[in-house]
Amino acid sequence: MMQESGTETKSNGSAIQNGSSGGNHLLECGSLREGRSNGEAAAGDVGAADLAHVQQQQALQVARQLLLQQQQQQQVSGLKSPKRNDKQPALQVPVSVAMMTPQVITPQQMQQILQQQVLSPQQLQVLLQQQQALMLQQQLQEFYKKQQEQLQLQLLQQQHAGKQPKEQQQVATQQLAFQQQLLQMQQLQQQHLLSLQRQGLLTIQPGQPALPLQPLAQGMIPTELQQLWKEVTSAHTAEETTGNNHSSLDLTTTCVSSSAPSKTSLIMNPHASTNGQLSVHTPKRESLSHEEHSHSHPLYGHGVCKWPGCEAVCEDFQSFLKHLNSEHALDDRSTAQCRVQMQVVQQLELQLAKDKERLQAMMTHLHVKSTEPKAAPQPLNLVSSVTLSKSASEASPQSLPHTPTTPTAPITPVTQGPSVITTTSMHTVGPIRRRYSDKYNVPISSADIAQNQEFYKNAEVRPPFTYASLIRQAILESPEKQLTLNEIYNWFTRMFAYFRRNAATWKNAVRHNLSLHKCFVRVENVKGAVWTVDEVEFQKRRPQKISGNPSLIKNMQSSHAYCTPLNAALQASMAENSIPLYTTASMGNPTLGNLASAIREELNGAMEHTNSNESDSSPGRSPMQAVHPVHVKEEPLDPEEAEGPLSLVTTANHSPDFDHDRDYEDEPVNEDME
DNA sequence: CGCACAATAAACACCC
DNA sequence: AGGGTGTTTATTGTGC
Repeated sequence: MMQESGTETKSNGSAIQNGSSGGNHLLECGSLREGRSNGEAAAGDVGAADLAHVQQQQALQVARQLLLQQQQQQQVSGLKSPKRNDKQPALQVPVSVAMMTPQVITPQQMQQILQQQVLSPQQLQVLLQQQQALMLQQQLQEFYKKQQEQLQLQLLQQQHAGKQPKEQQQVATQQLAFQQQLLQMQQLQQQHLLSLQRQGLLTIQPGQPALPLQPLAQGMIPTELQQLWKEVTSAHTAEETTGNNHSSLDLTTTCVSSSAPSKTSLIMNPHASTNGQLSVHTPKRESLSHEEHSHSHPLYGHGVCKWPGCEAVCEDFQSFLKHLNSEHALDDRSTAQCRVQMQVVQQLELQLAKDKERLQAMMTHLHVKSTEPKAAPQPLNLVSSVTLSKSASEASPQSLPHTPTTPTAPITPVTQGPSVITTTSMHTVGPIRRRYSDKYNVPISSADIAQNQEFYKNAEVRPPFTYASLIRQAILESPEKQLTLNEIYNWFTRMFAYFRRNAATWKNAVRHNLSLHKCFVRVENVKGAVWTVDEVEFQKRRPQKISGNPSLIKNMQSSHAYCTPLNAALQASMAENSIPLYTTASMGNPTLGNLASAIREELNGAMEHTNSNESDSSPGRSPMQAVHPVHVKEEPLDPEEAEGPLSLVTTANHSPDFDHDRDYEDEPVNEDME
């Protein structure tokens, strides 16, 4: 009887218990927010600029390298072939270098971005990548244009002056042709970008190339890389038969979209492989030999060849070796691929170095003691610390005082970090009773979840959200805003790799939370019982802790944002290694869109919230969140505002891979657990 | 140090 | 009888 009326049951029983239940819990009482409409662009822009700033130089470097390589190649070829004139190349060099400088993002924009720092790490990364890609594109365009102009001028002069040696004319013609090809490549790139935009992967605003937040950036990387690889492969194949043009074009296209100069380099050199090999080759050979040595790894795993873009299935190691020798022998294609990989690695290293520097500077500036300790212990901490620092920097000075708390060990960071790194190996940790330290996690914003959706799906990282938040999220995501217990379980397993283990533990926790918290109402149904969320109750809770200072809230938001990105980054790397595709693919959209909106919401909401804070009206942020920032965890700042949005995101993102929801719940869980 | 909160564990009850 | 569901209690870790 009691059971039938869910509400009753709860009110009677649960409230009673420890007393804790009755009060407000930190729970996530998130609120529904909807303020995503505005501000997105701005936020995104800011972040982008910031990133751009750091990485612009990297991109420039890469671009320069590429250009130089190209030039070298040209020169080389020129030397070999009587057709070429040395004069022209000489002129070109300076031009190219000079051209590199143009900035996609204006200093002003950068400043704005830096000041506001609204963006999350993910966003920043995306922005950076975009920036890089864009910058490269722009630079290349400019470079080529200039070259073209020069050539034209030369041609004109030649014509004017009279007849010149045929050689020169030929050279000029060739160069023109070459440039035209380059231009075509650029066009293709642009088209690619456009298509991406259409697909929703990219959001580039016409007016502001630099600003565009891209959803993809992060997500794109892996996918793009793979595509790139594949294209390279195919391109080269084609190249062999046809010619350089094709391959180069394709490559370019891909490269641009993805981001990186590194890719560009590939593109640039495809045909150069012959010439360029000299320098490039070494690494490649090394890698090859490496492969031979190491039986286990790098290129072989799970019965699949891990050579970029290959994915060939190899029954055993022997067959793999065979495959490796036959398919990935020392040829142009492999060389080019190695080159790409090198570039990628370089890029990453550069980025890492820069980010480290930045972190240091931030920490120094903020005198953050707390962060320090963290960083030391765990590798990942870098991320977290970074996040922190960033957020801190963002936060107004006032907030800082509070921030000190940050040191707390952010559960999230910890969990995530390790998880990310060891994801595969570490899962074991899960079962253990550790609660993520952050109590504050409480409120989850749908956006948060959505942002890292792919990440959590694939990585067995404990989500930084409370059970209550997650349950609420699950229920709100459902079309009817109600779920059976089993459906809730399914949602957990589907959305979080972490919950594919230790089923007994977390399922018990879910049930416990459902019963304990007033905000969850059990409703008798024909089939049985379903659980719904009482938003009012939900809201009641959050006020508690966060009595917040606006500054805190702000900090939280910022920190939060940063954390997320980090995850994304990790994810990206992870994706590359093992779980390449879907991560990327699915992530792109949600991440960006959500991030942007989420961030804005948070920001906007935070401020507002402060005012109306406790009032029910603003479901958005929970005070808790505000607190969180300090901790640096990635907690979800938002109060779940978003259930709506979240659900949208979530659903939208679905990667085919994960559709087999139920599969997890029972199977994996059982396996692991019991 | 104590409080509040959340996670975890477990016992128990009920129902199918 | 056994599993799923729901409730309740106790313990523990963490942040403030």
